[in-house]
Amino acid sequence: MSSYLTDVQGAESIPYRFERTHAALEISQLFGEVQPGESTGHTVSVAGRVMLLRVQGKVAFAKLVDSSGSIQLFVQHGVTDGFERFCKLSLGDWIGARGEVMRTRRGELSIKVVDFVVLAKAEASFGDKWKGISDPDIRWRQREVDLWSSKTSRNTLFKRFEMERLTRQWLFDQGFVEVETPILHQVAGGALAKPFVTHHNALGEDLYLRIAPELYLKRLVVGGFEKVFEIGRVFRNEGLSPRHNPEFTMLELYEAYADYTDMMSLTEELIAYLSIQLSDGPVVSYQGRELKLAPPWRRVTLLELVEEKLGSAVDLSMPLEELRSLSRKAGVRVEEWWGPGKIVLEIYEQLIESELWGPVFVCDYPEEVSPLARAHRSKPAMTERFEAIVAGRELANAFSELGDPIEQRKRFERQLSMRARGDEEAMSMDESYIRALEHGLPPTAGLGIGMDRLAMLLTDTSNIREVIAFPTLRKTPD
RNA sequence: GCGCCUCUAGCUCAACGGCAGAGCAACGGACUCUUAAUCCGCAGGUUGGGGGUUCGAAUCCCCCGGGGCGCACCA
Repeated sequence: MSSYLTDVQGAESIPYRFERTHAALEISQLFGEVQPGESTGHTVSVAGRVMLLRVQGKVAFAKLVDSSGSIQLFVQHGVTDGFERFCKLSLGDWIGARGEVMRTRRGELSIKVVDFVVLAKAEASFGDKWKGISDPDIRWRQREVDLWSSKTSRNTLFKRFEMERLTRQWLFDQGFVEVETPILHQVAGGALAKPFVTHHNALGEDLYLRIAPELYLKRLVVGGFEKVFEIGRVFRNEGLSPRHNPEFTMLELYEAYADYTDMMSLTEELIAYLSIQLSDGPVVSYQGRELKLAPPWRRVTLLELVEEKLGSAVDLSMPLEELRSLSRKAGVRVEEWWGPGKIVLEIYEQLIESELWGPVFVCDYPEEVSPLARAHRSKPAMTERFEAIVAGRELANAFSELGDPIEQRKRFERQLSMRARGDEEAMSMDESYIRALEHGLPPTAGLGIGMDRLAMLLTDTSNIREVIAFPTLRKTPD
């Protein structure tokens, strides 16, 4: 706090650093008891953006906003060095100011500014000082403006990042190790989705941006990492929507010696914990409806739901024609090459999933549509897999992992034949993964959670862009 | 990718077939305790772009572009 620059003309007068002593919030916490008209004798330095400026002749008031909150600056002719320059500041300018903490006669805690320095000029406006920016085009394309001018936007995004921090913390406490695995894949595996393709010049090879970290994470388990997780970006070449961004963040975790029932407990406990930390408790309101996230969550099998919906017994071993006609009767059209598992899944996804408010664990998915999940220990043609459904959407997907390399090869081969029949999202053969399994994967359970979707849930937002700092947009027109 | 809606001053919005306007911001001025300060003054536009209908288009029609929502796909 030695010397302040006093010349605001031009960028060369902007200092390289500013020593501030207090955040705005700290001042109101420390000096809350000061009475109207009273001065404290305490000199502080603050920094932030001028968001309101009321010049009244030989005195002026400004609202200075920083990341903690805001504080009023009281500026007076004869007291403030550079009073006239202060009065000419633009809304949005960053300044650093030094002065005594006091409360005005009208009762507003303020800093009686002795001197100040411009830290950045704001040439562009932050919009209407009352209404801010509401044009969604500007909100997404110039997100910094939205984040600055909308406290709601800022809080939502902050909460999303806080959620990731809490998740890491919680998983560390459970003994998980955080790892990183490749994003550039030679084979895009681990999920059913279309990948982005890129090219490596020196290798002369096309590479894929990962659609899931799953296979590499299980290879780490083979390598001796018994409890691992990764929170990372995955990329899927699909359309944009209020619930889809082409790059999004996935939590995947794998635990040796565990099965899918362990993953159910872990899922409900983690999400209830996040809800308690980020909201007031395990009950949140989502889009006007109440969600009770406290464990235990309801558990129901996929087949039970389908039977209930269709009003008749359904079994994967029933004649295919019978199943097809049941499906058509329910209004779900079936492709010629679908097996019973795919038909049942389609009925569930088209007629049931969106109606489940949850939270609920939908358990036991057909092997036909679960190429990486281990066969169910007692139900033929089924796997030990569940999806957690909350607010009508899949929030988590988990299973007892398939560790048998021979069976895995068969599953991949079935995927290849589906790809040959035109399913662009079917998996490819991954020889490296099979080789890894040949060294032995212990009984392992895995879980994947879409972090963006989870953040939407916990921040009560209906557009995924709200929880992404810079969402993917169409190219700006010239 | 398809359908519906939308785009007016820097921002938020009016005008909905008959002279493109207001508030805020900007700019000039007054004001020594304001709270979205107030008051006076002054500016601000190819109404997203292009074409058409009409005596006359921000307004009606067509094409293109951006955005929003829904469908499809998925998480």
